[in-house]
Amino acid sequence: MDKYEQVIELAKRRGFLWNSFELYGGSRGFYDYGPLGSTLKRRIEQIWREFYVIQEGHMEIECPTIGIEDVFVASGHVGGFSDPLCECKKCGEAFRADHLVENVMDAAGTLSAEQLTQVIKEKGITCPECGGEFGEAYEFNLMFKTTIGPGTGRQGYLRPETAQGMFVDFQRLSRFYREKLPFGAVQIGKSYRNEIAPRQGVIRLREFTQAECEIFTDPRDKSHPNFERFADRELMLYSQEAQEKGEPFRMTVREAVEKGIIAHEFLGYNLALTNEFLTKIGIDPTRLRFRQHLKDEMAHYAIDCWDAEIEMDRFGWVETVGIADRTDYDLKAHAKVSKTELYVYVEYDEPRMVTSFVVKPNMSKLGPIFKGKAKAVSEALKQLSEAELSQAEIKVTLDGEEVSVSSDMVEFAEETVKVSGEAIVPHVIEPSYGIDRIFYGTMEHAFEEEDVAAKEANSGLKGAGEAQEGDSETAVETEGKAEGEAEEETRLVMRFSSAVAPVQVAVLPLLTRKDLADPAKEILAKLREKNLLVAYDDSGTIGRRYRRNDEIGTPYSVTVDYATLEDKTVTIRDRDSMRQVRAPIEGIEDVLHELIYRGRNFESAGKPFNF
RNA sequence: GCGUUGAUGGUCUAGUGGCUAUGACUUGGGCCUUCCAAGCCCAAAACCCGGGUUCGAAUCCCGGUCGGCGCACCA
Repeated sequence: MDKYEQVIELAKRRGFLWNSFELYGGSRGFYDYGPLGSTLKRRIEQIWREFYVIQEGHMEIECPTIGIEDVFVASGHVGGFSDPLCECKKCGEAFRADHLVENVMDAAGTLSAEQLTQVIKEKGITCPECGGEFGEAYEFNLMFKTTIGPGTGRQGYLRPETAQGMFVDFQRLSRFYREKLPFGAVQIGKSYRNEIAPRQGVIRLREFTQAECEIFTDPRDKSHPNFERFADRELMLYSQEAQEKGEPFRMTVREAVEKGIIAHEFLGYNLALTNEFLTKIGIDPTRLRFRQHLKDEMAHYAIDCWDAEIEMDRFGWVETVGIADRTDYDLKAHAKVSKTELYVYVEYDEPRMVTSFVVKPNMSKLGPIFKGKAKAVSEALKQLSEAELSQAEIKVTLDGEEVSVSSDMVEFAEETVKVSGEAIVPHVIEPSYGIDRIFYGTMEHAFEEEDVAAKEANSGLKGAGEAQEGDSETAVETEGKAEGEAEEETRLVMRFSSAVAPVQVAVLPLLTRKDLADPAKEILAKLREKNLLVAYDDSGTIGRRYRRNDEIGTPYSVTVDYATLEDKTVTIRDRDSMRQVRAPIEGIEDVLHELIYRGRNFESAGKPFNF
């Protein structure tokens, strides 16, 4: 049983993740988040908001998950988010049709499915596996289609990324931010890709959650106003060059930008911010690195792109965040399709005097004479030089036909005008997070199977230490077999940081008796008033309940015992050390709040109880 | 999408054609004056779906669904 299996097993059992539609047999590529999973995910998203919305000031927007066709025509998803596939009739193997014909012709990537089918037939291309004949090539588009409105309606698609919403709303956003670069907007929401073969649990879903941030920057200045904040932070970088050698290296953001490894400060800052976020939610820094896209893997419009990769036991290094400089590609694409200019007017520090030669055709005179051609004539006039325009009879050529225009029909002059700024199409810096993968990474990195006996010895815990001497032979056998019958002195612990833990405090009466339950319920109410995520648990022995809470990663447990009735104190147990302190009920909610949110030292929370 | 392999309570599992389907853990109710899985009593809970063969199918056959693995795919 590898770690993935263990984590998924626990996740299913404890209400983190379930296969969707299980009642009906399920469907690949869809997962439900159970009560704890849903809470954990929300808390991760909430911290993301704290980073990007509150700290960075990129406001959140919410766009429909269904988009109309134009949006995805502009973004390139209708045309490009698909691959021509072709299957062998004999062995059933599927191949990329364009790859099949690559050797016999150029520009195979530009052919349609019909053309590819044609070429494959003509050239007699057969299956490289079994030599069988190929069927027809077809386009497989990864977007989910839907119909908007009744009847034949209007073609719509479920969005394959949230990013397009921010691009489409660019003008509104620009106005909202009072037209000052840089500005950004974020969106957290579902996106959809009709993956051919989703696998690997929550790593590749057909419906998934993205948290994307689009920062519109001045293309001429990609320095970051707050660069110093992270300049001396060391990141594990796996640059293009490093990948050739297979050796990632640690380097400060400042040095990487100075050496040109990271394209510019803005990207460098965002890499560091991502690093900060991922470690904050509990990703192990030693299993986190930033890998630069290789030249051939980078989207054609990107200048530089880095993936934050998290190392997972079964899957190796998994891309969880993409941080790219998408340049002006998206805005230009939408400008073209929508026939609307998308830019920000940037004022110069000082207005500039610009001298230019200006031609002003007099349309009220040209019009009556040239009628339908007047527009073309005026355009042609604008192309002429001063010398040509100075003639009494000005000659212009329209479609090879020479036309003369009398000099009173056009004015021209060298003009000097004050220009106070220019229209700039911003470049987009995009950190794009795959929340589901990060969720799983958080689970796996928090997961630990721990030897309790050793733990008790190390922590100096008093009590049940002597329970059983696990004989060492058992341990050796367990290695090979992993069949549950070996006596295991282990506990499963999810070491969630208290920032993300779906349950922050468990309140446990030592025994199920009214005199213990009553004070426990009072404490429960006090903690809830403090907005803590609390669970009450009175079923089974106390040890079992501690284990249960270890498994779901509850950082602290409060236990009400008979001493509570005498001196109004309870014990607080720390999940990781398993140590307990005894503290008064009075003010317990503040103590726990400080432990959870203020990083208060556990042992300062009360008197040592079991160590 | 192809090949391969598997699917029994919440979890792990026994069962290879024959009564009410095995066991453990877990879970729920109760007992217990005391703190780190396995204390006591009681209870709940399963043969992936659809066809076929058969007097009879969890078991054999076919198809599907879901999971693992390999290939392909993942702009």
